[in-house]
Amino acid sequence: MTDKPAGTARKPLLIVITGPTGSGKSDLAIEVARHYGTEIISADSRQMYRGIPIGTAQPTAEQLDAVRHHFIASLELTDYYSAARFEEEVMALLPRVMDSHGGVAVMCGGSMMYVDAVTRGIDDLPTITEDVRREVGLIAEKEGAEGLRARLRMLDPAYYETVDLKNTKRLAHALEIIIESGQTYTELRQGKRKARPFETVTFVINYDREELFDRINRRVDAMVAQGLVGEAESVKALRHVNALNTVGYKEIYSAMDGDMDFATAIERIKKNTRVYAKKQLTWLKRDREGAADVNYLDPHKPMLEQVIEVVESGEGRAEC
RNA sequence: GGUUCCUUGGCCGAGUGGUUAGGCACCGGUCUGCAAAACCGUUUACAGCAGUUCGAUUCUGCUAGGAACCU
Repeated sequence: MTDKPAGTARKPLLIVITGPTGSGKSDLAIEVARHYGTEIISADSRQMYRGIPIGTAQPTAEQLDAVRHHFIASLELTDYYSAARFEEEVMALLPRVMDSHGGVAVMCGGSMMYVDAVTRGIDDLPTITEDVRREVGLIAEKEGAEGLRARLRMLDPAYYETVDLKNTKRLAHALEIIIESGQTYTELRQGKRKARPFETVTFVINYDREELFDRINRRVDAMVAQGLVGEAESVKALRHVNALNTVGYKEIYSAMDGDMDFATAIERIKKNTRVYAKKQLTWLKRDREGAADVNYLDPHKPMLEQVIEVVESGEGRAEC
């Protein structure tokens, strides 16, 4: 461990490593975790699942051996999961990890909503029961977005004004919450930052877009060489579960259905991965505007050193 | 050599004598419970030249490139 500013009893520290897909987060997180002698909390909504290590670029067996990772391959493909559940589980786990590892933990991942759920917290909303889920699902199925909109306009006009009226998923979710709780979504959705018993430093690996896209293309080729197609095939029976509504799998299934040839599917995977990276960049860009606690790393210089420098300086942190 | 057909924006792909096809990508954005999800905004055209016409991407001719068939 390293020195701490004398006399200042600082809160524990969560070092967050994020960035777009293919930027090398996992490798850096391992270096950082080793340096501080701690463990890694993965914030990746797809690496949590068992059975799809290649397509989700899970850490290798050696990497998992080198540093303890949490939330990797811990779920079945059929399991339901969410950012809220992640927040809950991480918050339960983190104090233990920090206590036993010098007050430091590393979180690594590109699922931005999961990262935010931990660093900022999300509102406590009621858990939706099967019945309500089915009820709303039925409305969506029978009446489409139209039916969801009509109800939402009556039950929560304020939210109705702000939602994407074409986004059926969000409409349905709002309606579920209203029916479940008997309150409006507007009331429940406070959007308040939660207090955390630790500080946060966030690092974003910052490649030029062109270079990033090139890395992504090459990584997809590497996945294919490692047996992505076979992996997809091995879980094909579950192709309709959400965990497999994922770049890399849906394209291969299309090819297996005969909708396109495999070469096209691979190109499609590259394209969709680039699109995914773009969305992550958009999210990060927005965060940059409001946050002084986001530090950009130059991938062409030793990144571990950049991280250490910021961490040791005690600057660039978010007081939660 | 002859006959017929084709040529639309980065790609796919409709269509019309005078209003914007559309899809995908690119670029930009939304995001508080499935988020590698779902959704939104915007840009790039009618192969070239010459005619007909008030007006041509749409009609005519020529040129270029491509396809099929014939000798």
